[in-house]
Amino acid sequence: MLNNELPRAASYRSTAETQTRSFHHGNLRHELIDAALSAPDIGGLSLRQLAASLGVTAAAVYRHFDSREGLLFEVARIGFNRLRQRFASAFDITAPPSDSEDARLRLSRLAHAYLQFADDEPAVWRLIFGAQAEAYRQTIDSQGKPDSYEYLPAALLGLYLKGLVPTPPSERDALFAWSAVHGAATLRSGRVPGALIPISELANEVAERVIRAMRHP
Amino acid sequence: MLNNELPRAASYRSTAETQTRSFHHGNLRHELIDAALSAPDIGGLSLRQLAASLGVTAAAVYRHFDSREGLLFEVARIGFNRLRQRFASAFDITAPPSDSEDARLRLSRLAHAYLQFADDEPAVWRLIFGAQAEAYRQTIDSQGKPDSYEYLPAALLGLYLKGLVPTPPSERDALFAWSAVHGAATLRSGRVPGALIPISELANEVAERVIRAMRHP
DNA sequence: CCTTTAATGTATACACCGATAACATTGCCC
DNA sequence: GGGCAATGTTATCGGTGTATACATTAAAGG
Repeated sequence: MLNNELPRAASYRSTAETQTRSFHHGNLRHELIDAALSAPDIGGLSLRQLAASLGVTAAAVYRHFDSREGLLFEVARIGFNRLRQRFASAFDITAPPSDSEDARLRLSRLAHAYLQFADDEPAVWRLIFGAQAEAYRQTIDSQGKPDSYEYLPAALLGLYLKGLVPTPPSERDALFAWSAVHGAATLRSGRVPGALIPISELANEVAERVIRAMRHP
Repeated sequence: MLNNELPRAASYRSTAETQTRSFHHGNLRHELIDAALSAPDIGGLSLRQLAASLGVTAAAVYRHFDSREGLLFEVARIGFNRLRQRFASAFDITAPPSDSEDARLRLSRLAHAYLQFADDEPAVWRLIFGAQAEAYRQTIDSQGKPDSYEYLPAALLGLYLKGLVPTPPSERDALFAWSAVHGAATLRSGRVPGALIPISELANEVAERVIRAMRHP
């Protein structure tokens, strides 16, 4: 085909259409990932359907990924990065909290980010924290930025620095806080009735109780 | 069937062997469930392999279940019953705690049961609390016995009755406690490094912190 | 500009999967 | 014992992931 006028990189439809395109797709790898990220059930998606939805044969996928699992690993990696970005938006990890209210807010906003992510991208959430969580966790790539796992300890440390809890946070404190937040997100994601309250409310609730749990008797 | 265990004549081998058998297997439904319960990845098992492991054709499965999903639903139902039985072993829900130490122990033992279940039967755990948790939750069949969801509120009420917490437990209290325990089990099941401490230790830790979180500031 | 070459698509085939339909065998009840 | 319902088997279908061989094209170099 000498029809070369269409810019190859960005302007193609994501869905298979009657529109002719050159032999080379031009952006297949990216669009495969993109389509997978938008799938309602990422872990259960079919390579052939995915490829067909982009107007391409299933075998073409193998020019960009070793296997179906390889694609899912890449999707998981991006999913973790998205979560980390939400953590980064929750608060600036490089600066200490301004006051005790800010310290409180940081933890609450972190919980909120966790819950909102599960709500906004349930398929990605289920992928990275589902049955294969252990495997996908190894795809985390922080690229020099603060690691996802640093935010929670930082938030807890902020509580201590502003006098909200009497002792510096231990690893156990972080584990418990993480458990509580992750559990809340999981129950909400699983539509457990009691957990279906507004996210901000649930985030505050969890944060407040985590703080209380760190105060000694 | 009165029991969720599989009490039928146990004389058949579970694995396909050269041993001759009559045309009729005799116990196929139970052995299918049993084999599925023992599979390392229940949600991902193959009907054909499962049938073959019992020396039977794949089509035979459809004499006992509508579909693969139908089998998984039955497995999930039994899984929930097993979890409930562990809760029942944790404490007698019909009797109040004897003293404050007993009330404390009840919560800890409940958390322990949760964690131990995830540890003992990870595949069942992942099935019933995995991506399809919402669907499988509907298979819960309490058969007149106390429902699984009653144990946690009962344990929290026991704390109040023995003066360990100042107010009667609210639904929010129960939700938070459940979140913390479920989150801890999930992280441990996912081999998150910090969560790989002895179960009894983790159970005590979580229980103690849940109690602390219920004390008002 | 033209040739070469690597990148990236297609066509085809294979083994496996869940599911259905038609047929075979057998235990059980009258 | 005869018939029937239960429960196996065989054959087949469409769908899936994947490997291999081939086709097309963009890009690089003289």
